[in-house]
Amino acid sequence: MRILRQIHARLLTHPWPISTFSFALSKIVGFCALSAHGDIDYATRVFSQIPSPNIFSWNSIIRGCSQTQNPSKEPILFFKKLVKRGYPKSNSFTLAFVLKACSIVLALEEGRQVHSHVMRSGFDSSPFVQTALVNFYGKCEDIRSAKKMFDEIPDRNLVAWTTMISGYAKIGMVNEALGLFREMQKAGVVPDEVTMVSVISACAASGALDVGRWLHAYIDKHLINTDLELSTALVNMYAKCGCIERAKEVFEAMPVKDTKAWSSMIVGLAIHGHVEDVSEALSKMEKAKVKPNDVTFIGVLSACAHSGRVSDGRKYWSSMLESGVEPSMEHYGCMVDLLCRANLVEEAYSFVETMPITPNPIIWRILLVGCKKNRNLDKGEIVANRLLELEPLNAENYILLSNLYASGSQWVKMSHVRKQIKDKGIKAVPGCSSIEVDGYVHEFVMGDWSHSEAKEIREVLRDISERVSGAGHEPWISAVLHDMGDEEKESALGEHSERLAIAFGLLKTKAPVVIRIVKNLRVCEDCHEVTKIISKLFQRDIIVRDRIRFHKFVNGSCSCKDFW
DNA sequence: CTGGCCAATA
Repeated sequence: MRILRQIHARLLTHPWPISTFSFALSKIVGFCALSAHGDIDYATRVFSQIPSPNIFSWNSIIRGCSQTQNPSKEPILFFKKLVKRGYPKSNSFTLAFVLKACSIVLALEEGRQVHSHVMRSGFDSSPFVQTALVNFYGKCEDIRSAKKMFDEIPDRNLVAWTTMISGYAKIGMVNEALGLFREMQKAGVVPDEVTMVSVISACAASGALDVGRWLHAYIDKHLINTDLELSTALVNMYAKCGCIERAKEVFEAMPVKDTKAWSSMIVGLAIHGHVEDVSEALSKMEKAKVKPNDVTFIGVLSACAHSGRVSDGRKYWSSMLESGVEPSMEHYGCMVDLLCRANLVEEAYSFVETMPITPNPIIWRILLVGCKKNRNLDKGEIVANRLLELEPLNAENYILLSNLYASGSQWVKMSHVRKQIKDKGIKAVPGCSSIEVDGYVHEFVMGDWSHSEAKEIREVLRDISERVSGAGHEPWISAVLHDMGDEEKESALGEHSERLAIAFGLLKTKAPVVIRIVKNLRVCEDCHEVTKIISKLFQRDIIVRDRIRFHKFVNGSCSCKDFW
């Protein structure tokens, strides 16, 4: 940057031919934008000094200001200015850069306008622009448009395939991501480490351990360069698929570990409830002179919260502040959770009151869960009011409030809340559990019997329910929302999505294969109890990853020690 | 004169 500034000064103090002057300034803009120590404000100032910037200068400034750590719509504004002026004419570089900018700030509307610009200007046949469009729609989670763009590409290269795969991976469409990966190979396109990162992330998201293992073997067999990103993706995949030991092995073998690698490992240990290992990893990380960041502390604090380690949590909170990490909403969430789980609801409430940032619905919801657990009706009502003000259409909030009243035997108030749900016509997010069998991820939604083997699953479920009640279990029916008779409530519990997935697992696999389930919500208490019993009666290890953490059910007990 | 795809988050 220093040398660049010197050259800049020279340019300004000497009389150069105008074309040389413009060219040189454009180069400076390009360098500023590109270099790691780039200064985009400086680049912008230099850009404004160029008498008649050519397309290269415009491209440089558009690309440059989309690469800052605080993304903004600035590059899009530059593009708009360029289009308005009508000169110089934009080229394929311009369009690819501005699409990239739109994908970073998720500017769907602006991106669509750029898309129509692409069509008008005839750059729709540029492979770079095509890929940029696929990426843009993928990042904005408009997967149909992304796929449409992708399908329209006549000859898809590695980057185009990888872009589409990562689009699917991002929104958790694993089967589609993996299907495309196979299709890509059939088309004779050889995947590289970037492709592998995307498919492996898809496995992590869906808990597809077998496919993940297969991909890892593929990487080794085809000598794909296992760089920092790919190793991190593998650590994350093994951790999210329930193989924390394997995750550790991959992590230990990494020659270089950055903040993201350490954070992945720490978050992985945290969701497995290995709180001692989390502490150890954090001190090793500091010893290795890798700076923990906001994500690292989310892992550390959530580990403390989930294991009830209040004093450790407080200790890490102060060390986080000392290390200069600005606490974000997530960190406050962890602390509120930490205090609530330790039954310090009043303290959690004052903690929220004194937060320097305005609490979001998630914070209030954690508090409400805490109030429910502690049967603190007075605080609970206050908290629920705040929450419902902010999020009047989220069924989960009403369910929590209803459960709060149920916990305090306030039946009139409870039925009033349930009536509100009905009157407002709001629907709860349905529970959804998935299980990987033979390289395919099967999804089960609560009470949904559309699976092709529904009949067989129903039989397994009946068998389960008979044997479980034979073992003396009585369904804990107050977890059921709807106004229905006890018998109905019992069968509703029996149709919770994880039960369907477990039944399918029992049907399709044999011991000693572990049944691995991924669930989008938290497991209810009855399902938790029943799964423990199943693990004993059927002598099958069952691993459930819920929205928060892992539960390993072995021979009648769970790794979370019933604290979750 | 420049270029498209990738890792961790309550």
